[in-house]
Order: sequence, then C-alpha cells, then structure tokens
Amino acid sequence: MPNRSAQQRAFAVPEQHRLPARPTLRAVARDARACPPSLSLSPSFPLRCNTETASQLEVLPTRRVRLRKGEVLVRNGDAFTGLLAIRCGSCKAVVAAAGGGQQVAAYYLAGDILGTEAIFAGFHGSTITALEDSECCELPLDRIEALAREDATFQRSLSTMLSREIGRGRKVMLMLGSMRAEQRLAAYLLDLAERYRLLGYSPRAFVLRMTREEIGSYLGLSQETVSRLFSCFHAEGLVQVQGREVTLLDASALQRRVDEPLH
Amino acid sequence: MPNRSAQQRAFAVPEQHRLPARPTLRAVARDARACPPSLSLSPSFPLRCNTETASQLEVLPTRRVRLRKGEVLVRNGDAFTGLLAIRCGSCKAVVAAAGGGQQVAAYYLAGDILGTEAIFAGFHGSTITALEDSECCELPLDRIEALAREDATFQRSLSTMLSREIGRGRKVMLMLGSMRAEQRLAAYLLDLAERYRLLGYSPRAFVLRMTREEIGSYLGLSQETVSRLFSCFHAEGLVQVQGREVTLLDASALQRRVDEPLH
DNA sequence: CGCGCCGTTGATATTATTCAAGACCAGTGG
DNA sequence: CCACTGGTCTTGAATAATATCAACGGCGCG
Repeated sequence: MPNRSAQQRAFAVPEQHRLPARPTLRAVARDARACPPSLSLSPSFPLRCNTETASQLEVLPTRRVRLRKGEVLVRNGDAFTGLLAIRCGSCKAVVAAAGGGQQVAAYYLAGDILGTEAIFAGFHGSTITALEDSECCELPLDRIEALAREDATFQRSLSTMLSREIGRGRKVMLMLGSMRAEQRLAAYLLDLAERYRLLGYSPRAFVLRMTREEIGSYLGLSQETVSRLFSCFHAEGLVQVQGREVTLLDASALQRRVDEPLH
Repeated sequence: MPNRSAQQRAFAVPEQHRLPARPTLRAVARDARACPPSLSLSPSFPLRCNTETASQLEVLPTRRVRLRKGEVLVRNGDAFTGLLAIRCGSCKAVVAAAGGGQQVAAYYLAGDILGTEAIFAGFHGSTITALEDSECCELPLDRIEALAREDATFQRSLSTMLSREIGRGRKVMLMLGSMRAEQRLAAYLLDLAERYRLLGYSPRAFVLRMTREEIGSYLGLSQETVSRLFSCFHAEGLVQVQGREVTLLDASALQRRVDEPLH
C-alpha cells in the first residue's frame, strides 16, 4: 500500500544489513529485534542479575516508548525520572555548545542505557533523538536501586555499566583531543563496526544512521571534511561508500591509520 | 634544616593560596587539609551516608597512600583493586594516545574519586600521577558495594558520583569538539575556579598544578598555543599570570569568551 | 654555578574551516 | 509519469586557525 502519510506510516523496527554473520550471533540479533519482554537488553551488554531479579525486572518498566525516526525521547532540561534502555534502534544525544551551537555528544545503539549523566544533576543535559525507528523503556532509578540492594550481581552490573560509559567518554576525548581528522573518522568507523559486531550484525557492512553533519559534529569536524575523508578512504580502497551505506574493505588498514603518529 | 634529599624531604600537605574566602568554607578546607579519618572526603562532594555507614567507612580503607609530586598512583594496565579517593592534593590521568603519544584525560582535586573507569574493564586504562604532594586512600569496591546494599543514601551517592564523572566527560568533549583555543582555555580556568571555590579556596587566585604542556594536552592544544593565550588574556586584562600563579581579574569576561559564537 | 626543564615569542607550515556552487536523491504534488 | 522541492552530499578555492620549528630567557634544583 503506497502513498501513506508520514504520520500514519507503520512503525517499523529497523533492520540492519542481513549480511553473513556467525549464526549464533545472528540468532541473538534476531531476538534483539523482536524486543522480548525481558531485560536481557542486548547481547553486547546484558544487565546481569539472578533469576529473581530478572523476574522483577520484567514487570518493572513504567514507560515503554516507540519512537519514529527523528522523534525526541528526552529534551534538554527535562527532569530525570529514570534510566532509559534502548531495546532496538539508535539515538543521538545533542548538547548545547558555546555560542548557540549544538554538538552530538554520544550515539547509542540497542542495549545501551541513556540518561546516566542526568542522575547527578536531576535533569537531562542533552536532547536525545531517535536516528531511526526505535524502542525504549524507562527504568525508574529508585526501583532499580532497590533491586540492586537485593542482588549484588545486578548491583555490580549497574556500576559496570556506568563505568563503561565513563570509559567511552575517555575514548571520545582521546579522539577529539589528539587525533587528526582522518584518524577520527577511521576510529569512528571501527567503533561502529565493533559495536555492530557485538550486536550480531555484520561489522563489515552497515548503514550510517547519522548525516555527514551529525558525524562531523560528533567528531569535532565540519560536514565538508567528513565528506572529503569518505571520498579519500574510498579512493584509497579502504572503504566502499555509497551515501550512508558503508563497507569496510580493509579494517586493519583503517586501524593502522588510527595508530599512526601525527605525521 | 636545608639541603634535604628529595627522598627524605618531609611530606608536605600542599597548601593553596591563603586568600580571603568565606570563613566557614575556609574552616572546612582546613579540615580537608588535615585529612581526618572519616570519609567526608571533601566539602565539594561528600559521599553521603547514614551514621552507621559512616562508622563502617572509617575502618574501611585498606591502602592509604601518600604521594609526592610526580609519583605514580596507578599505572596504565594495573589491575583494578578499588576506587581511589583523593584526600588532599591533585592528580592527573594520562592515557596513551594514537601513535605513541600521550594525553591528559582528566585532572582530579581533593574529594574526587579516581579509577571509576576501570570497574568495567577490571584494569586501569590510564596512568595517574600526583601533581603535588597528595594523599589518597583505596576503597575496595566489594566493601563499598556491601555498604551500599545496606544504606540506600550511600548507594545513591555512589551512582551520583559516577554520573557526575560522566557529565564531566561530556563537558570536556564539548570543549574539545566545539570550542576554539581561547574558549577552551577560558573554560578551563573557569572550571578550575569553580572547583577551588567548592573546596573553600579562592576562586580568584590559584596555582596551576600542570605545566603548559599538560594543560595543552588536556585541552587538545600545543604548549605554545597555551602560552600565547595566557599572554593574550594577560594583555587584555582578563587574568594576571606569572608562571603558574593565576589571578582571574574578570571572570565574567572570561565567561563571555566561552559563550561567544564561533564568529 | 650550571644544567635541565619550563615558558615565551617569532616565523613558517599545515590542517581544517568557510564560502560557494552544483549534483544527487527521496518524497510530494501536479 | 514527471517536474519540483528541500535536504543531503560532494567538490573546489580561498581563508583562518593552530601546529610545528626554532631560538632564547628564566627559574629552580641539585
């Protein structure tokens, strides 16, 4: 049935490339796409817990949100009401930069927990937008913490999740602070590949969910620079690029690009 | 008694400028310098807890470390054995950058908790060095978490601490990703001022604990650029600079610098 | 007193941005 | 079906920002 308006268009759980991946992983990914009711949010980082906690978690989510591409999940300044788990899809977090500008501070894939940065302040410091049709659920912090008090494994899992977020920030700082443009883009592509791999998708071929401008904002570059770099990488045979469809032809060469000294 | 060797030199708890500050805050700062046995680590961010937890915390620290300027607290790759609390002094965290380079990823003052990023991986991803004579204590994560299971206030306090660290990372990303050199340095100085203020020190005059090179590394700039910017700010009457002694003459003008559009 | 690290400043080189123009593409309405 | 439209992407040329190279002054420490 063609000619549906955008508003009425059916909600579609996004699909990645169906390129070959190890069967077991692919099966997990299929489950992830199906968004089962449990909180085994993602194969890449399940919130580990004992069976009792798991059953409690299943009945926990108070808010279950389906977002269409471009829809806003959290607005800058919103009160913090709980952590947000992405069940499937992907989001970007945009912060207000100096002089009225904007910067993409993070992007999240299925299994990631959003809003961690807002626990401290009590309100969100960024606007979180869906980059494709996505599904999230809210986990009230009080309830989560109550469960953590009963289940040490789950408690550790939460600390680990927050720690990972801190480490990810470090990695981005490293990128922004000490890499040149081409190294940043190479690192970005490899990071994406790794995260897709953990989700059971092909790490070799994937679809960019961000525009050149958004990628540039995330990497501290202009959209033109990003575009040019894609062209360069393409010309050098490192990647195949067609719009937002990317295939990494030589991941190790990309890695070498990242590792090479400043000149 | 002059002419002591570095090894034997008396351990000196570092002192900040003794410039006017509100008496109450100054009193707190004095206490912080005295390093009392309790875990009210710092006026800027006490780990809140009930009295029972507090008494448990007092007997907790397994490792109490006194560091002299330049000494290493944690080396990149060290196994994670517990969170580290700075009682007094300051430290920098250095990560290995691409191409054999190094980057200062964070600096910590009294009251800050170090090593949070290592919970996830199980080992530290940075080398942490004292920027001045400092004192730290290690808090084994198991024990901390056991206490958190008994005391919800303390539990929340831990989450908040980790959340704050994530937010701080975001702030640095913003600096590195969307500010020009002079905006970065202005933001850095204002951040220092605010943190010193929270510790009860003068936010107007303080001593930089990092070299120009370290500041540059943290801000993603070369040492020469940092030096030039200090000269500029000085010439414009924004700050008074003499080596590492800095006085902010016009903080609001500095803030305006940070906020101004890219042009 | 001298050595070495730190900081400053100038000249030059490089990198990435900005400005500008046009191509491409998907969605929309005629 | 086709042309239109707005957003996205690409590419070139000029420009601005910052790094790099180099030389020197100063200060602290041994």
